[in-house]
Amino acid sequence: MFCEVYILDAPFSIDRAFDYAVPEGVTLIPGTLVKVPFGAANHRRDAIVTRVKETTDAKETKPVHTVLPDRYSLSEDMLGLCLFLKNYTLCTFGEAVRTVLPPGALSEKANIRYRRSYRLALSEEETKALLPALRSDGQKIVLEYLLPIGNADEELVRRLPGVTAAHLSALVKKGILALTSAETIRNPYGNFDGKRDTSEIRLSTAQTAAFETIESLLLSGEPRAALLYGVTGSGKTKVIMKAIDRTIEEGKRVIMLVPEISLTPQTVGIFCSRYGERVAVIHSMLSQGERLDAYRRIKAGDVDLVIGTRSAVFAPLPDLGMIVIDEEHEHTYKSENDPKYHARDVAAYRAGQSKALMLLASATPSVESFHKAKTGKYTLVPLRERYGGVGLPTAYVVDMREELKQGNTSPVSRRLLESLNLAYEREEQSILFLNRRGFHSQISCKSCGEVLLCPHCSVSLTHHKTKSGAKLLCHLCGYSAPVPKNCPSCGSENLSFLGFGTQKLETDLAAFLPDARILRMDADTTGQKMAYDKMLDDFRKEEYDVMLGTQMVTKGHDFPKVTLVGVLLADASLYVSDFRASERTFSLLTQVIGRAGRAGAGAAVIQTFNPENEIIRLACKQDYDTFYRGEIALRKELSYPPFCDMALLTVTSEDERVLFEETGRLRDLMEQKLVSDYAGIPFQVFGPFEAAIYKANEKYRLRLVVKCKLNADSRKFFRELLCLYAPKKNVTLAVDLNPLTV
DNA sequence: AGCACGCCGACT
DNA sequence: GTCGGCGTGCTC
Repeated sequence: MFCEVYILDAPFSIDRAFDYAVPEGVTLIPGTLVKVPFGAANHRRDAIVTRVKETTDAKETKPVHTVLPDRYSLSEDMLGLCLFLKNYTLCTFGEAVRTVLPPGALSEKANIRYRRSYRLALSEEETKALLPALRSDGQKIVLEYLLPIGNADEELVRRLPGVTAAHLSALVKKGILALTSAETIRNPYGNFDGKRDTSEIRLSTAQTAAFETIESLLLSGEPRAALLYGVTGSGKTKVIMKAIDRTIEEGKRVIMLVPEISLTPQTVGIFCSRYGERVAVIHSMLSQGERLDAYRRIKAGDVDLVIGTRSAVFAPLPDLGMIVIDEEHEHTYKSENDPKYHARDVAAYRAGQSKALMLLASATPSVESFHKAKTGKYTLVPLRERYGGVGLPTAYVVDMREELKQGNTSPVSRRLLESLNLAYEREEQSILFLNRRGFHSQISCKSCGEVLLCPHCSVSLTHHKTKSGAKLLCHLCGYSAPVPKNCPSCGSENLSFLGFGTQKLETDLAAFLPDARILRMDADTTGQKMAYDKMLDDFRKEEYDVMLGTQMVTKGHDFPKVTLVGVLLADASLYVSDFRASERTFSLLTQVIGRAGRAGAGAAVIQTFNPENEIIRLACKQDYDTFYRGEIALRKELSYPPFCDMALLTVTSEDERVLFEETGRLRDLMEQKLVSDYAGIPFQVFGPFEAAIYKANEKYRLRLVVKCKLNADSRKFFRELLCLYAPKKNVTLAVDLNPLTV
């Protein structure tokens, strides 16, 4: 017998199946981890068996060296998933395996926690008979303790008064006690001791209609995809929970993906109280061991519901019935590391394989997903009614050019300040959103015009206030420097500090509202995840009147006392040169304005230098449908996704000259291939041009952008191109198929 | 001639 | 990824 294997740490150029002989008396199945001799030196490499067969075309085959235990093997589903990922994202098989498995899963240090316990090795009678003959008191204590119970955890026995390790080892040596160890599984959410919620979920008429559509898809026994399009406050979560209940009732299991930021103790608590120890939660703060244990529980079938961030889409659940992607428009579902997969694409593949339902949910769906729903590829499940009659907040657009004309140079407009005062007097809470941290975002010289840049990156340094004074900080690489008194270029003392960030906003607000309790939440104040959770919690407990911060204040959960939301610089994300800029701005503004609606009569103040901008106006009205109509027409007109696919090739090097040469070579190679073997394929190649941030961390980056249709043929083209190109030392090439930012 | 170094191609 | 083979070029 022979088998095909993929070497796990193979580079791109040899990432293909190799045939090996299966030794006599050994049975192998696809998915098994093996060690095989490879290369001239026959070094043993880790490899995964992908096929077992009776013949081979290879001239010479070496035998498989070692077969590793079952716990290292991939199920058939997971193996298929790896091959899908390799093909879909153009990564190597090894990269795919490492993405699908929790870190450390292939390590020989097993990272399994054992619970050790002592057990009576002899019968009760025999042990009792031995007792009087024992001379050691410590040993007697141990046996008397164990006689009625038979066995106990090592920790407990060791802690018995008058007992030492010597007593225990003596008993083991004499064969009276046995020390056993059994694998235990860490489950940080397992000892949930709140009350279990077993109540039937009650739905409104609109919610019931939505649920019934989803239910019929679930029960169809076919692969399905649906988009639950529910306006903010429509109670999407309840519908999702009911769908999860229904799936589990059918004996199937569920993966629910959420953005990292929504994975708060509150969310987890709701699901744990409903599904108890049959929930696994996967997120970045778990230790390696905890992740591995969650993985084992899932694989063993001990879990019905997996809740987690992007990578949870790979959870090896048997009998997968549904994959939910909550807030499906969120960019966190696209991996920024290799392989650059989108969780939605992986979910679609898995739903197809398992005849399961992929349920996307959002109040502001991605243009791609809404297009699929409109054209019938997904079932559109609308949920338009606001639950409990909650109204839309009144949105005011403030023209900041006018503020400047009137002599107001503060980041806070008069209208916003007025509203803040009003909310404060009424003892209501406010949220202010400014997507920029630090004090000033730029320092420039009035004499020569020089802007202070990071020495390692092509971005300007941000001015930060610190406990001891102030410093300059690069938000990209973390470089930090003291604030200079003179211009480093011309020596002038005329430095001007431009642009404002959350720190400046905090300072100004403290002056305007001296009595208000202000909470600033950004990457500088949150540090680790716990601080973030605590801040949200403190704000919910009304220990603060105003919460201001970056992106992170726009998510989080319901704050019933919030009646005012302020957006300090609504255009910040609007005029970047990316075809998705409108979509991002619309969705961000809609979500943040929605925060003010929960309390009933809320207000939103939107500050902008472009008050007549259509996107901003539509976001104020929470009018997704009109936004979508305009945006999809534009995408069609300019031939952007979803009307074509894109590929982004980024070449990186520390040496600018080599970078230009190598990018040119890549482009030439591509052109050659496109006129020869791939002449029929519609490809449009743009570039090379500099990446939006040309230099980061001492590395320069050039890009080629390709508009094409991604299918088996074009993927083959890219795969061959990558093999052929083989970047030189000190140059790297990264491929991103359907990137989120171009 | 002798060897260090870097590049290239092969790997079942 | 890792090795071996081979050419270039420097030194004994």
